Amino acid sequence: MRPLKLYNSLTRTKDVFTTHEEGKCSMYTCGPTVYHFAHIGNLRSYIMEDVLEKYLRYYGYDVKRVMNITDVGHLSSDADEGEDKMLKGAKRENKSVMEIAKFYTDAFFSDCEKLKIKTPDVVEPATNLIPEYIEMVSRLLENGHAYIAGGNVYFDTSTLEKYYVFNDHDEEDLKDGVREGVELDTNKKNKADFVLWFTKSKFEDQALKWDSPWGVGYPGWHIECSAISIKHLGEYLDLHCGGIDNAFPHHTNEIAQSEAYLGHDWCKQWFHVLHLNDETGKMSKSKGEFLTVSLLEEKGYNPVVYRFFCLQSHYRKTLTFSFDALDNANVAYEKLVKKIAALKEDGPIDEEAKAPLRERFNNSMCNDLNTSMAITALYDVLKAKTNDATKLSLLEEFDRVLSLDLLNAAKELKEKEADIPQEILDLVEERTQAKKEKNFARADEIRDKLLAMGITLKDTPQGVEIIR
RNA sequence: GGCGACAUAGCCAAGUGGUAAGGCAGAGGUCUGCAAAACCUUUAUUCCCCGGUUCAAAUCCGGGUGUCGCCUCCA
Repeated sequence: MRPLKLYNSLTRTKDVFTTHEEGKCSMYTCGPTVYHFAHIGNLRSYIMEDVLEKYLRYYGYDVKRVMNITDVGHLSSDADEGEDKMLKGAKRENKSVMEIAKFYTDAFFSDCEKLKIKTPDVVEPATNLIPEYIEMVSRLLENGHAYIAGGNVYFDTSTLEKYYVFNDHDEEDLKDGVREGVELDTNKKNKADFVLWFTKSKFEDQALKWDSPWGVGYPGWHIECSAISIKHLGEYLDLHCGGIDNAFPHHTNEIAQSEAYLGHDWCKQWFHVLHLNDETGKMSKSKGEFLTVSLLEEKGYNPVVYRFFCLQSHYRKTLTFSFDALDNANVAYEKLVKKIAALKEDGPIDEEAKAPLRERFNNSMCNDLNTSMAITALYDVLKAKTNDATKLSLLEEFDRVLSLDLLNAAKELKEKEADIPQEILDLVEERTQAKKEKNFARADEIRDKLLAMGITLKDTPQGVEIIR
């Protein structure tokens, strides 16, 4: 098989994908912070990561994928002064922090299911691994990569040869107070140092605290991903995924603390998905319309259409969302499904005819996950000069990776069309008779009546087709 | 202020040195009593601008312009 090339944020080039152990791939994905519903911008990343995981499996890798659930530790909030997000969610809804976490974790996976996103092999809530964080922080203190100041444990970035792995930042150039309400922490030795364990913070209303060698407190913002990944995937991670905004500081800090803890390189390949913007810029929970999967459903969209919309674009390009663009995707998706529904199981599968079509699909996916071209490959299959059974077989194969629910949607469409009540069949028959007698007024009257019931009639050379 | 990404038709979007994929919308046609659907055909002399390299540039280089993101909550 051709080499699989993926853009690597660390090298800033398209690299041939390799893994630490041949044939196996350990994959880590930064999961959601479960204090509110995920918006469709968040979910773009999970859709693209899902396609990546499925393609790695299709390619032949034995993938083990791990995701965290951030149910603790993220300070601050969208608008007001710093307060734990979980706590804020709990206050807003009069529920305990853990009830909130459970509720939004379930909501997240429900959204994923609707978008045909596979649940990772391991899903680990951050609060499950407190002893692991303590162990990790202890070792960082022992080996001199961390220090205690003002009651908190900090990572000392000056102990690293290279800290800014994803950008060539000059430390002096980092702007302070880019966000309102963020104050400089005077305990830090270096500007980029970050907290590994809090016992003292200006946010004393943390709901969840644990005992530690440094006092009662809670873990810093980045330690969970390092610890969860190392626990489940070992000391060598093959692929780390997340949204581009996590590249700095979150992923930069993960690398710093993981490599300082392990004493060797940790993860060589980083996959970052760019943002979904709306027409005003970056999509966020705090401004504009809060776009969720549920909202799309309320507006009558099949969530899979949003997945189709995402796959028509490339993961390393910002994508602008608008309902016009989604409508476009919706029509295209329905037409695609309709074409597939018209295919019949008409004989033996022609393996020879499959090869060049499969090649186009693989060439696209191996070229940095070019899903837009992979969708074009679906159209190529439909247009190909081969029998329907061969086409169906290929579409099923490609859709194992793309997960656009194509065959299933086509099947449902067929069933819906096959299952027509007798009274409607009678009306259609009456219209056919009226047409024969050239009574077009009556024929049109029946057609309009059926249209009002949501049924469209098409006259084809083979007879009347009934569409609901 | 620093760092980074992006700019292709009415819209979405591929293309990464060899003469502009695909989808949506539009136009024309076949079919039809009409319509819808389906099918066929068609739609960028040119890829933000200005230079340069090359036999050859949307693609590489330099300089602009514009849009967006990150700079310790954010996917």
